[in-house]
Amino acid sequence: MSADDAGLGMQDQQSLQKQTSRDPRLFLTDDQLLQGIELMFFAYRGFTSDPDRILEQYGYGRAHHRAIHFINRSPGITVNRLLEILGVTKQSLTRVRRQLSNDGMMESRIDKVDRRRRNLYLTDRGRALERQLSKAQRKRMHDAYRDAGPDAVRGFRRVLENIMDHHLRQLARNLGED
Amino acid sequence: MSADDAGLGMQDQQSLQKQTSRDPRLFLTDDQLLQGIELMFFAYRGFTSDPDRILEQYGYGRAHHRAIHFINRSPGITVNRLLEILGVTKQSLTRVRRQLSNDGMMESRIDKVDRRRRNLYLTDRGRALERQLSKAQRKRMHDAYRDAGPDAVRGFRRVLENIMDHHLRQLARNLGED
DNA sequence: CTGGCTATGTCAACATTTCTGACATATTAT
DNA sequence: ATAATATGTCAGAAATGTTGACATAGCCAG
Repeated sequence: MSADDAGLGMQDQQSLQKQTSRDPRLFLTDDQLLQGIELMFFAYRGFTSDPDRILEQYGYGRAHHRAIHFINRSPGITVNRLLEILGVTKQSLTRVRRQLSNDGMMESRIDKVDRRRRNLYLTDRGRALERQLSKAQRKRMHDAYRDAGPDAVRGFRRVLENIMDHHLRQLARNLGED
Repeated sequence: MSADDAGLGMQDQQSLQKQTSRDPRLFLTDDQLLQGIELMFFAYRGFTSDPDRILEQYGYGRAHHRAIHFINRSPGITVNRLLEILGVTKQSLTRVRRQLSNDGMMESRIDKVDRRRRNLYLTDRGRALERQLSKAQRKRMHDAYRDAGPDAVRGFRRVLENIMDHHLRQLARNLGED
């Protein structure tokens, strides 16, 4: 720990609380921010719990789920692009892809324009698994949206987008455009 | 994969889309729900990236961060309670606690009422680390809240609370009351 | 067409985090 | 006294991730 960091907590806290006095509705006190942080933690836990139970039955983990999700979202995605999105090493993804390919969940075809590239696709079997995995999450999201109402959903999306890193926001945006 | 699951995706999708026709502003189409799922994924990534960099310097991981966070949030919390909140095994938490204790970040004292229990506290050093860790997250949350506005923040919190499991919601509520 | 860059695949070794299972100890509750 | 609770600890395994090194194939510019 560098000496610079030791005393910064208090200073920071005070600067945040100053902001608060400008608009108390903004939830900007230190304690409210910590609550938001916890909210993210617990919600993410609940959010991944359903798929985790299903994945277990296939001997897969979250890494497989993420690969399946994004290949389904962008059929024909290249390996490098998927690596960017997932933020893991090539070797790590290779292991996952090998398992999924062996199990007949996905396949890679050589790109017609650039023959160095591989385009990744889910098989029918893979798509079925994706549906099964996302079913619980979609239901959870569906119910949460429905109970919260349209305004809350817009707020939810807005804040989450703000929380993301800039480059992740770019990646997320480009997903629809592939 | 059981035969039952294979065909359910379509059925489910259709039932969700029926809901949509009731109120198109609710973001309940299958694609919009998938986008929400991705939003959670990317936001959580961004959300943990700052602390991750700091933790690395100490040789700690996210498990340490979570322990530090919740001990700071509920000073004197017992081991079992912390286990419930974190959702990990005793052995897993023990390793983390051992490191943090050895490094002088936390200490456990025997509970005065029930001498089987250990009450966990952060040391000054541990609290300083907590401030450093949460500083980046608080700033991120702060900026996200500020840019989104109070209504959006309420929506964000509302949807996230809906996403959580019931029992997690209980745990989160009880945090303030300890 | 040659040399350099890009996209991918693969092997090996290792670190981290988590898990399960088994067992031990101290303390409290019935 | 016995059972249940809270905690600690050891051993082994699995999943996921890393780094480093090297190989192949294909694109592209000079």
